[in-house]
Parts: sequence; C-alpha cells; structure tokens
Amino acid sequence: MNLFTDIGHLVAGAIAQLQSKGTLPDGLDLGPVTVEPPRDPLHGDMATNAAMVLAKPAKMKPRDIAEALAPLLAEDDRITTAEVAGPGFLNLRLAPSVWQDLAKDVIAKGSAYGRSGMGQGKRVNVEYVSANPTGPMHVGHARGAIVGDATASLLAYAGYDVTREYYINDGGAQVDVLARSVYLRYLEAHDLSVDWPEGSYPGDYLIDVGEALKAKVGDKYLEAEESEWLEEVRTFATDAMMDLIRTDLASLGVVMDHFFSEKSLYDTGLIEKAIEELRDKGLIYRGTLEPPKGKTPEDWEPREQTLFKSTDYGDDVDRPIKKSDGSWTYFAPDIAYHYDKVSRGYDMLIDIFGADHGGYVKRMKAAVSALSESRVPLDIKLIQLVKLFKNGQPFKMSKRAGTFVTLRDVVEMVGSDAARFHMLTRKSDAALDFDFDKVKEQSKENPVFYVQYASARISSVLRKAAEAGIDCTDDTLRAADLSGLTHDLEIALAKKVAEWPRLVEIAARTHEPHRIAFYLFELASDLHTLWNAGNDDTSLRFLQEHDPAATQAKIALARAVSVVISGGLGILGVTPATEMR
RNA sequence: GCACCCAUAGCUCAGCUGGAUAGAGUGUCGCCCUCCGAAGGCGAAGGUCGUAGGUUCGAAUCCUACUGGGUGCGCCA
Repeated sequence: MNLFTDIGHLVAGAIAQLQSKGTLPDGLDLGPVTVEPPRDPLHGDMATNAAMVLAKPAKMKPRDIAEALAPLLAEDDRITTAEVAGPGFLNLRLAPSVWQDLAKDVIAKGSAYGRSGMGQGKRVNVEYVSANPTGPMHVGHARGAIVGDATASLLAYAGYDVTREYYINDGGAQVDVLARSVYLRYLEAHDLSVDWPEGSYPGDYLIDVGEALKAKVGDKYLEAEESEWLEEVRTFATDAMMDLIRTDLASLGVVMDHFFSEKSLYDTGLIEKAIEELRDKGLIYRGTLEPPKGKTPEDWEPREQTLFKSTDYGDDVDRPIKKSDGSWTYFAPDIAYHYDKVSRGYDMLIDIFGADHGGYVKRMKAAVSALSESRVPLDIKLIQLVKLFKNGQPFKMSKRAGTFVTLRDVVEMVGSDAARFHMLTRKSDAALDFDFDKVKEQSKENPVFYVQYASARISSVLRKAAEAGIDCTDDTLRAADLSGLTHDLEIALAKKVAEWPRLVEIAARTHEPHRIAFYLFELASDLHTLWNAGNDDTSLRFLQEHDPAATQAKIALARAVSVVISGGLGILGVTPATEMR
C-alpha cells in the first residue's frame, strides 16, 4: 500500500477518461507523470505534474489539461480539493480521514508496511567487503560492510531476491606472503627465533595461527622446503583469516550468503572459459598500449600484451589480462568471477568497492556488458574513506604507533547499532567523519540516539497505557476510531508515515540506504515535536488517562510510527530501542 | 596529461526519473524551561547551490568549458 501510487492510479484513470472522451489523444506515455509531496505544504498534500508533461505530446496548454483533470479527480472521496497552480501543477488536498485511517492500515500490515513489489522477485547479487584474507578488518572495511549489508536488506525489502556475497582474494601473491608469515609464527611456536623480512605480516594476530598450525602438523615442516609446505600453510592460514573475518562481520550483524574463492577460478579453469567467451566475441587481441600521458613510469617500455577491448564498452583504454610472464593479471579472475555471477542467472549485479578502486569501474562494467550481452546491469558503489575523530580531534591510524583501529575496536567502543546507523548517515560516495564521542552522545545531535529515543518513547507510552488499563493491542488499535486526530502535528506525523513506502522505492531504485537513515530522523523528529507539544497542551498527550477512546486513537498513530521505525531500522540492521538507559 | 568522485547556510550535511519561495542539525541572536512527558522547547537571522555558458515552460539536479579538493592510471592484488 502506497498512498502516492494509489493517487497516481487515480490520475491515470482520469487521463484515460479524458482520452475516451477525446479531450486528450490516445497513446500518451504516462511514464513521466509523477505524484509527489509538494515542497511547500501550502500547495496541498500531493501534487502531480501530469498536465505539464503531457502538454507537449498532447499539443495542448498545460493549464487546459489541468483544468480538465481537476474536476475528475475531485470526484474521488479521498480528495477534497484539486487546484491548478503555477505553470500547470495540479495540487491535491486529501480528506483528513485518509491520513487518520492510514495508521490503522499500517498497524494491520505491520512489518509488511513499506515493503514493495518493485523488485518483482528479480535476482540481485550484492558483493561487498571482499577484504583480503590477510588480517583483521579495519574501520574502513566496516563502512563497506555496513553499506553493502544495508543495500542488500533494502533491496530485499523492495521485493528483490538478494544474495549477499563475499569475494575472497585468495589467489594472489599476498596470500603467499600470509602463508610465509604464518610459517614464521609456526617456527616461533617451536621456540625458534626468526627474522621478519620486509613486506611480511608481523601482526600479533598470526601468533595463534602459528600455534594452531603446530598443533595440527607438529614438527613436520620445521626442516622442510617452502615448496613442500606452502600450499597447505596457505590454505590453513586463509581459512583462519576467513574465520576471523566472519567473526568480525558477525559482530556487526553481517552474515553473508555466499563466499566465492578467487583461487577456485584457477582450479576450475573458469578464467580460460571466460576469456574464451570474450575471444569468441572478438574482444581479445594482442597489442601494445600507449604509455599514460604526463606521467610516464621510469621503466616504461612498449610491450605487446594480451588485451581486452574494453573501449568497445565505454572504457578509456583497453586493459591487459595477462602479465608479460604469461600469468593472469588481477583483472582476469575478476572478469571470470563476474562471468560466473552472470552465468548464475542474476538480473542485476551490485559491487561495493573502496574508493581506491574507482579506476576499475569502467572496465568491470565493460566486462559485464560484454559477457551478458548487456543483459545484466552492474552498479558499482564506491565507498569513500572514514575519517576518525576522538574528542573532536582527528585520529590518525598507524600500525606502528599502535593506533590502528580495527572493525572490532569500533564495535566494542560504540556498539554495532550506533556504528551501523552512523555509517549510513552519509552518501557512500562522500567522506564520512566518525567521532567516537559523538556517536555515543545522547542528544538531538546524534541521529542514532534521536531515532532510538523515539521508538523508546512509543514503547514507554504503550506500557503506560497498559498499566492504566487501556487496551492498546494491535488488534484493538486497528479497529479504533481515529477521527479525533485533527491537530496539525498529528496530521503531519501521519503524512510522514504515508511517505515511507515511497521513500523505500526511491532508496531501492538508487541503491542508497542512507536515505532510510535520513527519513527515520525526520520521522523521529516529527514524533518528538508532537510529544513535546504535549508538555504545554495536555490534550495532545498520547496517554489520556480518563479517555480510553482518545488514547487508543493517539496511540494508534504512535504505534504506526513505531512500525515504520522498526521496519526502517531493520533495513539498516539496527535494533529499535524499547527503553533508554 | 587522462578518467572517476566531490563542491549547497559560519560549520557538518540532506535535497526524489528536472518542478513552485532550496531544507535539517549545529553554531549565532532572542524568549521559555523550579513539579507532572527526562537526556531541552519555541522563534529569528543566515544562500549569486564553486565559476561561466547551454538545453528546457521550468535546472542545485541534465550537457559543455573552467576553478578547487580527493582517488586512480601496463607485468600490485
């Protein structure tokens, strides 16, 4: 249920009537017709641009179309006035009962209110985090994890069939470095002293892994050549790192549906298969790239390589898929991985990357377009960096100084709920300030607190009503008479609730979960405003001790708000508060 | 040199497939808040939407050029 689409259908019906009467020509595209809340409340409750966007194709003046539509719309019970305004807007005012009764519908729908069928069950793969399995995740990974997870939840809420996926970079040189580092810890576990070469991973987190390796293989590899132990240690080490990562993710409430191993691509020959697919399309060739202008690397020399003709699909230059020693570049398994995703039948792919991977966007999109015959859209979201603050002061991360902030540190310091909400209060492509003190602050400045406080207040008033012996169960509330909700603040709150399904669709269409966070803040703000008004005007208080009917009406509205807050926080992966401590 | 992202109130940021007088928080200023619904409330001021063009009935939004900041640019994944 979505009031805006309901009224949109009404507008479409009115247009059809005019067409059958010959006032408007047939065959008009209604796609650009919108029904939305006007920015200025003085313009009514909803406005449609129908007359303006149909003017040109219908070869009529916008105001003439609007004048013809207005009386037809006004016939509907829900609409009290339909006025032509400005260049041809049609401003609609809805009957108070529409807003009042909305609360009952919301309560009846419960957690289904706001869910949308726009996804039509289409299958979407959201790939996120995909941190190298070489150590614990840091705070930057946390943002990617949270944005990816919320995006996945958002799309599921909007009716898509969503898979949450993690690409394990376990096929490259860095996991060999990991294996060698673990081997050194293994030697240490046998009380041998070791030298740590440049570029290894000397972090403490590998000590346990070395011990565990010792427990598993004993002294088998103490005197062995690297070629004998490398593969087993590598597998052992990456498994251990993935356990670590899974645990870290779980502490944020992030649970993946599927982990995909880069290494498996080499083992199964999928890379060759994907490249063959491209070759069949004539997109693979031997050639020599121009050096980048302005900044030629010192050791540049022209070299013939195997290239993917990504320029056919909008990239700036063609991209190498093989190194000069004949092995694959990083891009090749990535092509194969996305080829696999396309082969698995997804209708849409979403990748959540760090901003430092911005240069890969065009080539990945080119590869997916080529491999899917442009059937599968790929949206890549770049996550900008997180700037840490403590007491308002910038907080630099440094491994050496011991100020390296891990994902787990963040969860332990501020909690999963606050971390998640805060990371979603910014567009993902804008840098985010994360101040440990502000995120924990209990004030209006902190949207996490403000939204949770709203849900806590509603829980509180429900408890109080029960104590006062007023029946406020959902079954009772959805049958209540809400015609007493006439105050501007009450109607305004109901209107905000009415916007929820519309907002979900906008956020889902744009793949931007931060819109949910902003909406929830506004909704909470409207609730607090009404609540505060109850301080001066007791008739606005939700709990009217001696008037059960009025209490039920007011609480029905509050309950509808809490339904939306729960649904919205659910998308963000944040638990609604029932009380504040 | 090229590509991508960003630029909106003093500060931090929203702003819908282009829509009417561009919003919020914070800060500033004024008023209120001794107890009941608490971690404040009400109101005011504050803008050439980076600059210059273009498309359009209509542009913060789309296009072009420029300025400033970030990221990246063949055998690193």
